[in-house]
Amino acid sequence: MTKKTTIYDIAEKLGITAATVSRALNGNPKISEATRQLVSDTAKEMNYEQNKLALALKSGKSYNVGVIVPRIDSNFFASVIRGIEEELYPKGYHVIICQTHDQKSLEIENINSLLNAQVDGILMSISNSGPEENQSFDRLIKKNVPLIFFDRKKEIEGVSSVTIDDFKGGYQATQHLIDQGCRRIAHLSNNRKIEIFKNRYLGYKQAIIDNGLEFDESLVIETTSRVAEGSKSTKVLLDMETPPDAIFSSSDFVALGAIQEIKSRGLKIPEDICVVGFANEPFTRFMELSITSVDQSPVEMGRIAAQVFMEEVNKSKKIKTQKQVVLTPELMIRKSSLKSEVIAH
Amino acid sequence: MTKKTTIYDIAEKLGITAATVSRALNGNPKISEATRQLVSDTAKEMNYEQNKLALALKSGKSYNVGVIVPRIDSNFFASVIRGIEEELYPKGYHVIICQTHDQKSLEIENINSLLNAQVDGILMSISNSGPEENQSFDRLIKKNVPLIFFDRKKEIEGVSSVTIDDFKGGYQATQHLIDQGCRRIAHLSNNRKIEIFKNRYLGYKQAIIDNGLEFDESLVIETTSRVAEGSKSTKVLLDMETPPDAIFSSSDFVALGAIQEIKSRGLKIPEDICVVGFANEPFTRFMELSITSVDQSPVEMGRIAAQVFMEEVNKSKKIKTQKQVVLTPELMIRKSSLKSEVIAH
DNA sequence: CTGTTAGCGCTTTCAT
DNA sequence: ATGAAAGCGCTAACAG
Repeated sequence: MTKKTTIYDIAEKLGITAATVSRALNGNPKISEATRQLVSDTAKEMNYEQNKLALALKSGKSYNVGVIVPRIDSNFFASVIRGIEEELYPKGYHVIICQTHDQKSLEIENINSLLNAQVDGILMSISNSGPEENQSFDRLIKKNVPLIFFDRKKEIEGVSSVTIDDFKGGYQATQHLIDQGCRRIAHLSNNRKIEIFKNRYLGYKQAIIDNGLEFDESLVIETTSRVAEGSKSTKVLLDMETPPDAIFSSSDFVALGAIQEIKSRGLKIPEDICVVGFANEPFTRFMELSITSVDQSPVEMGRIAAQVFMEEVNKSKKIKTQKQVVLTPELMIRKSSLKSEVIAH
Repeated sequence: MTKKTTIYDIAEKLGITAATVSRALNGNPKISEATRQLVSDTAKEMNYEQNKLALALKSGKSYNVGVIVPRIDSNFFASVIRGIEEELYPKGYHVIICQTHDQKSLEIENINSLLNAQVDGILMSISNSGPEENQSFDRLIKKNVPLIFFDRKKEIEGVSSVTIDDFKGGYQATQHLIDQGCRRIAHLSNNRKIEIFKNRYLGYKQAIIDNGLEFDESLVIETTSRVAEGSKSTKVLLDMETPPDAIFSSSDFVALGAIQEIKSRGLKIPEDICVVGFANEPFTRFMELSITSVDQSPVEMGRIAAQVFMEEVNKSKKIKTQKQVVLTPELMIRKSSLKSEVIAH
């Protein structure tokens, strides 16, 4: 790389001191307008650019925040990240994105790498699989690096989170199916050790009970969030003695797999069986048979997570508060579950 | 943040000097095995962690590379990024991902921010819209920061690139349609100022000419890569006096829009009209009417881009070479274009 | 209003 | 084999 201009170069050229240059550049009030002009002109002229690394070393702040997600190629996470960026970029922060591919080991590695890179905070959605492990979180908390969970959180004292009301989402989806006349509603659930999936399940269960229907545990199957898994689990459901007349899935991808399996058997959607997914991925809207799903306002979620982060950064280090923001989900009703005439959206 | 342990703390505790600690930790050969052990033990004991920022300031290397893409919520870009990560993580590099949302202004901002963050290099896929502007690239090149283009490149002297043979991709797709008996093949093209789209178009054109068909410029429509745009352009095509019997789109999303429009008119795919997309996004496989598309081996592309970057980093600064890697595309034939019996894949 | 000085944490000659 | 000291580029406390 070409030799970079430093404040010393400017100082030398102007016969003043580096400190003055620094102050002038930073708009320190006790610098004469004359020198300020002079300095900033020469800086421009010499193509000066502040070395953020030096600043970071000095101030202990890197102006980088880490964002850890299971994967980036889902619209949901990509949108959350977009929200975070929109909020943080104008404030001079940079976003380092890491993927865990749903592996705990990678999650730990990522946290450590980000910590090494001296990030000022970490916003994350925890991963599914792998052994429970809290060491890296402990390290984070001990170092007092702000940690914010979004969507997939973990109950940790003093750690803030931004989530949606998954219970409500599950409840709404199930209620909708019941309203459509479905009576035997199955649930394809992701790993229920993760809170969001547990809550969607609980909402589903509660809706069934509240409506006086029979809750049948055998209609609940746990899957990963892959399309193929959705088909596989649906096979099991359809092979039951009394198969379900509706499926509520905690994932759009799994719902897609379910639909494929249902269709391959010549069953009709929504006439024979209704399907509802979760996350409102774009493809749910684009399919010829559009899929009913629960929207989680991901961009909003990202923005709020970023705001919470900013609050923690600016907070006096002593006060430890824990903020829990909960957004309201919205059911997007589409063809896959609408037996009546009009199609919404 | 809690006070961090530095090599000075270790030195003090051991009654030696920071330099020795540094050397011991870095495996400098002229350190006795005894002290090396001692130092590394105490380091562990005191929870020492190297401050990468200081290292970066000292060495002038940040071990961060920037990756700039139009957006991350497309499987293609997400996969390229995955390839880059796989290659770079083990080498101790971090990846900072930035999105331009296809706006030149954001592209420029991103380049500047990354430069400020002292990244060791930038891997990028350029954006579509906005005024042509080369200043930020110039700045990059002047600073001698390695720049690698992948997929969407720009012809700049001394800048390496990794792309696929888009001409071939376009040619193959079109040839396939001709082989299926199509004679009037339309092309929905993205902005042809971008090389990849120009080349797909040229491949398409050449295949038509080589097969002795008439090339009709009015069958070529330029769109953005949004689904809705695909429908809109297809409307125009289908309203023509002699509508096409096939559509080759330079984007899967546009192909999806085309399919929606075609179906809404009661036309049959592939019987009445065949459709081929480009990029092999997962949804092309998942649709009930699976979409034929051109695969670009994105993970591979990312890996190679990262390798090229590593070469440039290690290269003696004086020698300027320009490497152009071109990958071969693969046509994935699916239902949307297969009139005969067997369905591949 | 501006200069002096020290220090952020680390590496790296140059000595010894 | 280890210590001393300088320096990466910047800011901030203390002088004046």
